[in-house]
Amino acid sequence: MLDATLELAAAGGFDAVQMRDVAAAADVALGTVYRYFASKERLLLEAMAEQQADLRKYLDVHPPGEPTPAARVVSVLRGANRSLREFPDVTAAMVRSFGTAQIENADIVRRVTEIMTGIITSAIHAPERRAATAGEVRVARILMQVWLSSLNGWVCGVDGPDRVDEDLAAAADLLLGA
Amino acid sequence: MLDATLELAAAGGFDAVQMRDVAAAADVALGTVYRYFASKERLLLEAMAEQQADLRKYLDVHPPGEPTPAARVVSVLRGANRSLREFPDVTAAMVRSFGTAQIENADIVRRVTEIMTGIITSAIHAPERRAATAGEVRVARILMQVWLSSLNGWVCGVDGPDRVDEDLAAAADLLLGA
DNA sequence: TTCAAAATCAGAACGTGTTCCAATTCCAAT
DNA sequence: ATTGGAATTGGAACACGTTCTGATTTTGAA
Repeated sequence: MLDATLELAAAGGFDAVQMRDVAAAADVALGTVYRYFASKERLLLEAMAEQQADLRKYLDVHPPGEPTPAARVVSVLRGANRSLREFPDVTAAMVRSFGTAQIENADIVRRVTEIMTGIITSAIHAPERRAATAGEVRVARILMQVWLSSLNGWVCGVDGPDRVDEDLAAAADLLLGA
Repeated sequence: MLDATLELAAAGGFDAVQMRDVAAAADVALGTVYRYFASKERLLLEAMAEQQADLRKYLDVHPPGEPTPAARVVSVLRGANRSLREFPDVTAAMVRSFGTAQIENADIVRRVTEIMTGIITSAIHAPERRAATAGEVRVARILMQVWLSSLNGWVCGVDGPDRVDEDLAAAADLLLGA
């Protein structure tokens, strides 16, 4: 079902992910989709969580090699954004779900933010594999929030996709030293 | 119609703002609502823009008196958050609309972000009334993004309302010096 | 005052997310 | 092999955002 969701989202974004179509593409009944995903929102958020978890796994194997924390963070997030840009409609659908999330999805929203924050803290102190300090977590949280807001600006059409990279580079410079 | 929107939102949040009810409360036909607001999203975003514009006007008359930029920013945003907390459902409805915005609403989304950024830049260099420097605008943009993300976390139920203040205080400290 | 254009109205109608249900199929334990 | 409960199915039905229409009212210029 998650695969079907991604295919539909890649084709036409949030609106193209219609529950009846997801069911048809996954070869199950509509009720079965709702058995596993309480709502369309949840479906997309689960897909987003999976995507972020995949990114984290990849980065565990291929950590950034830059010498400074700021450069590593910028490198990791630029790479992530490059992937997101390849499927703008998928990104838009996910970011939109994220932005509309209700209380009943607080758990996945939290999971996604934790994964994103984890990705950033790892980039900050890679290649050392140690627990993050409180200060690092604070900085990582801010960067994650900038990331999400900036993605929102992109998918809304307020800014171009480059602006996401620029925002993050500026924030990383200010927060982690140039 | 915007008043009716706010009343309904105050009563039950985003879901309670039903277009038929807005029309009824404003004593107009449904088609008339759609004549002035192309969508429910737009309706709520216009209300949000109005609210932020009011805040800006208020702050022009009552600028923060704290001695440092960080303290002024924290003071202004704490005040804003205090208002938002008084009507959590209204805030949730607005933040949610903001998070789902589509391309056709890019103009209002931009307007809202510009107002919010303006509020923050003013707080940074108040009481001097001068143009903001590029660096100040960069910092203000980051703070605005943190603000929006943090509000999103609150209305989603991921964090408590205090977390918004904490996030902003931490970011202001890091970006504007403690 | 007249009259054409714009605005408003009441309400039907459509699409899609979501819910619900009776019937059927699947599966693990006996 | 039997059986009882869980999972799945197909499809109807509902809610609400949105669109559309034809009738009516309001407006503003001649």
